Amino acid sequence: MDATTAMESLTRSVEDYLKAIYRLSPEGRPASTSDIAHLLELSAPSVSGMVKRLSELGLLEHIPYKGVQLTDSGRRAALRMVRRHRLIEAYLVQFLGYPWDAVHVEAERLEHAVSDTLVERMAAALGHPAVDPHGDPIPEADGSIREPACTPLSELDVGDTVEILRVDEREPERLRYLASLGLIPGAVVRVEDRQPFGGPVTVEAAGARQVLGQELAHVVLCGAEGVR
Amino acid sequence: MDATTAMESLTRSVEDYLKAIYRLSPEGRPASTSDIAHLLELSAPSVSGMVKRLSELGLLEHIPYKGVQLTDSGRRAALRMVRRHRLIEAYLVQFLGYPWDAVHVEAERLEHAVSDTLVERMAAALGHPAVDPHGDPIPEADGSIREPACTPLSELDVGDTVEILRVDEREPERLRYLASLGLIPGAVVRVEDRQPFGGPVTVEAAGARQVLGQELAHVVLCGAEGVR
DNA sequence: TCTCATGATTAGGCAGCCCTAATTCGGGAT
DNA sequence: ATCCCGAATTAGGGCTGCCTAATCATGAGA
Repeated sequence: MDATTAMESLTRSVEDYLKAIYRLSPEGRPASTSDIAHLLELSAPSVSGMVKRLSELGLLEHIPYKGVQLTDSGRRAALRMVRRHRLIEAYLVQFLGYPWDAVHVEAERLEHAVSDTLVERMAAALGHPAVDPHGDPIPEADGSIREPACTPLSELDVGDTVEILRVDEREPERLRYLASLGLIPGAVVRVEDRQPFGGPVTVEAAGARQVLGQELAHVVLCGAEGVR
Repeated sequence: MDATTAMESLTRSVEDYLKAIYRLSPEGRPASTSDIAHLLELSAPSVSGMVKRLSELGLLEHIPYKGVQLTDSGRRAALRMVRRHRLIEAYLVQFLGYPWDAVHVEAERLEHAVSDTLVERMAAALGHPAVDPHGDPIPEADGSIREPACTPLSELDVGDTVEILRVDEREPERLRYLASLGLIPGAVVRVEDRQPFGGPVTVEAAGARQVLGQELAHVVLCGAEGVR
């Protein structure tokens, strides 16, 4: 079974599994059945079954009771979906006036329906952007991706002045809240205070002081190097 | 079972059936099982089965061995898909540089994936167009549609000068050929000659004489009234 | 080394949608 | 009035992809 040939005809479901597994194995570490099930909101047996099918398709490597890893063709297919997703998000914001909190849901459906041609036309219209509206890097068409080093706001030191590079969050409510505080990619913030034991972080952003709980501070990813 | 409530959650397959049945019953005349099967490239038993389900869902009326008709909610759902399809086609041509022969296939997949919001944003970006790139009228969001009277090029008389309103064709090859002859919506043509018994039609279009077989002449739909 | 909780897998089912083969219906021709 | 052909339907299967319930492997701790 040649997975590369089958690439064109992957099921919506299969594409979602591959994307999920990609997301769950940052450094190629294996993903567990239950993590996949949780991320996709499916039962563990469903995942077990699909994992078996996908490994027979050559899209992933499965060591029973251990975990799952994407093969090369699996990762290629996953990255293709990630590229689509992020380009669609960027396009919706840039050309159709979508707010950044609404694009994820829309892209989640569209990514399975667009053709390669359409994706590339959108990329061209956007001027081949490097990142999506949340600052997530967009994989190239050849499957390469550069993940810039970044640090969660929650781990910076008082006095640090940094640029926000990414916001790793998909819930619209939270995204709107963060935007209302000026905490969006490209913004420069200074850490004014940070309480210990998971306490809140106080930052200065857009000329105002903002206090941010641990949970939100954790998804705001900042440039590793200080600004200025 | 309330079909209106279910509207949001229709299957891709169901949406295709409804669109096909809508296409096959111009004046509300019933569509036959085999016509539907032929249009969707499915077997007759598959259609029989789906027809049963759809009539149980209240989307259509089925008289066994007679035919099938859309109910109000069925037609509403079908027109919603038609609106999506045609707006997507228009958008792809206008904003993403698609040629008119390539949009059908793309729209066929996208129409199932876009949200109402996205459709309306595309409509707004286009300035709420009345027709798609092939001249087909775009139903309003409320489900109303105005089909302008038109006559196939194959049925006009020698000497008639008319505007091309629609081109009822989806095969890319044929669409490209017609465009290369200048036979696109908006073009004005004069019938120079017409041979009997399904013979070719000669027209003057874009300052050149073109001879057109019956098959193609049949899909080029012209304004009922002559021009000038 | 043995036990046992946790997580993974197998067993068994169901719904959506498609198929081929077999049967039944309807209406025109005899 | 009957026959018969083509169209439609029913019968019976397959595949995907999901579920719950039951079973089983693994590794941490006694």
